[in-house]
Amino acid sequence: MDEVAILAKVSKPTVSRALSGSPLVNAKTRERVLAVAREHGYAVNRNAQKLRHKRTNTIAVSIDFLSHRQNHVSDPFVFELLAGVSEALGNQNQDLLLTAPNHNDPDVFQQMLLSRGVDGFIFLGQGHREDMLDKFSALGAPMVVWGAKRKKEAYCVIGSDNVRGGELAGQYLIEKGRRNILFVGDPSHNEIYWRMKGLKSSAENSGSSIHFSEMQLSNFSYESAYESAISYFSEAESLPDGVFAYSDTAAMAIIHALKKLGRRVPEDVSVVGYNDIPGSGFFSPAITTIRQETFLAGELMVSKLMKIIDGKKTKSETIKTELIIRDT
Amino acid sequence: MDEVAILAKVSKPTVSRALSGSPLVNAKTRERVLAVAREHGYAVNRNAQKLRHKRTNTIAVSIDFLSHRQNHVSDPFVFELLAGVSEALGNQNQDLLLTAPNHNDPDVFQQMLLSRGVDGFIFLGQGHREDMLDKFSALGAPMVVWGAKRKKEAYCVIGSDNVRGGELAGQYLIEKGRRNILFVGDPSHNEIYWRMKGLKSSAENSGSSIHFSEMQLSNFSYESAYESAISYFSEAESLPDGVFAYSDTAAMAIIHALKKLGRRVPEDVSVVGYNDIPGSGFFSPAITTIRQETFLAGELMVSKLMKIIDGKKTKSETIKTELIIRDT
DNA sequence: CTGAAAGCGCTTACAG
DNA sequence: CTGAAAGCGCTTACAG
Repeated sequence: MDEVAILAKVSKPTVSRALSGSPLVNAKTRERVLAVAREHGYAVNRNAQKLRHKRTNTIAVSIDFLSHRQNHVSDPFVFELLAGVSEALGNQNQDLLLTAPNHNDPDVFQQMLLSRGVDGFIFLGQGHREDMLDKFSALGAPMVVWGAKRKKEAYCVIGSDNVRGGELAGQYLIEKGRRNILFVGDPSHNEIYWRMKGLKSSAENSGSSIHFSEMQLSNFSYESAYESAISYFSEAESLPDGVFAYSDTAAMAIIHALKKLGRRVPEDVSVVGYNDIPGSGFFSPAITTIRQETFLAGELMVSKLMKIIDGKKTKSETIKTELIIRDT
Repeated sequence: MDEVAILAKVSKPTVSRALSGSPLVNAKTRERVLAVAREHGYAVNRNAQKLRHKRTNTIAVSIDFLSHRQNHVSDPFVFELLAGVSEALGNQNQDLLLTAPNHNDPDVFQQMLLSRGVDGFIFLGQGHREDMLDKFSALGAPMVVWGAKRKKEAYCVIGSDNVRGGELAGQYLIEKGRRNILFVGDPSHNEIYWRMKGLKSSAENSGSSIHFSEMQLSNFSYESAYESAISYFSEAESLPDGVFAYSDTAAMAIIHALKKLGRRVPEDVSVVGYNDIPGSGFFSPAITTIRQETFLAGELMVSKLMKIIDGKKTKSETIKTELIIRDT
């Protein structure tokens, strides 16, 4: 910057002002400074800037890798979410710091904040990190979480309208005449719990008598869902005629397992998934599912976080959810 | 830091040394300093540190979103790669800065380097960015690229052994008695070009007379592959009895399209994919594919990049490739 | 082993 | 509209 100042025959503060677009600088002076800077390939040192400013314009994004097997993220949904967040942060001129998969205790995150590495946090997926997130938010960290609302609203949560999603799935299955309905997923995940709740409530409101059962899943991978399904169905007294799976990936695994056991989808069993991941529509049979606006989600999370960092109040919000009817 | 120095009754430099684990500090002094620091929740300001140091310990990672439709990354493979890189960088205490999907010209990247925002770059996927990457590497930026080697080795490339992968696929198809072989993919992508080359060379070396054809694909999504396949097969004179698809996602789409047209897989047509993404094994039919060690890839890319940043020489390297035989 | 001094590259009152 | 001065929070020779 010194060099630019000398070449443009102005002082350092003027260069700084010209570069930052301050109105406190003569138009001609500005032009001269910018020309010199461009010519000499000068770029403001971001670290010096961050040191002086209170803000770093960097947001840490943490993905819930732990709910996936061996850090292999099988479900493309979280990736879509990440792409949305990445784009939204880019538009806001914020840097995205992706935290390492093995970082998962509040101290590590607090360290990032204290060392002024980042301004705030976006957590993609509550998973089984709820305690950690509670603790961390208690420290006053600016944060937004993708997931489901908690009883007491400790932090800002953006998520799918899981209850409504569950209801839509339930209504669809019941309309198809299904009366022996299986829910597939791990209800100890908050989001998944509410999807199941929605499913149940649609059954209760239907006026029909619905037999309801539940298949627990230990993680988010295709493999795990398939294995669990095979062993669950082998031991079950009767096979379901309707299935609502917490994700499209799981729905694919279930359909595969059902086929293996000689059940036809959708003739014998109707299946509804969740997320409408790319590929759901081209699976065979094409999967009926619940869609949510992922890119909108990214934008919403980022704008909420910006408000929180600026000290403004915001509320948790839910993303609209929609039934996509296909073959299953 | 001043506060810690006063409380620990030492000078600032001593605090700095104690915190950074310098041997130039008495064990007792160090302990006292660390205790005070811990007690007061003190964390070194990373930005000040970066300003003083030449290194930022931050690596920018750029994903080739442009080859995917509407920024929707359908192929989970690149996500696996990202997870691997993320873990490897975490182990090396490097921060991962994920660049926004719309950043795709050399100037933006150079700006990141000049402004001392990052030490180096990892590009996940060459895609159609080869010109950009050439230009950027010509500027002397430390970088590693996931992809395929170029004619002249401008930058360090880590990638699957695509030729070998293609050969393995070809040998498998030929052993299955297939003689009318279709390659699916966009050979203007370097990686995919070499897979096709490998396929062809296995055909030439087989001694049998193989009819070879090619189906172009415009992007990496499942949807696009399916649509292209339907229209390609409708216009083709004869349907192939063997298919090698550049990815498992594409293989799934092709299988679906073949089924739609009344062809049975694997009875009528054998299909080989690439990447062994989670789910390939549970697709129905389970997909025969080429596997590469993704997590090893992340580690390798990171270690190479570190060497380059440290001014050491490195060479491009190829990741071992293996045929996974399943149902197709 | 420890500390006083200088400086990394910016920006922000302050004064004009 | 512009510049001289101070300082953000560190670390690194330098001297002892």
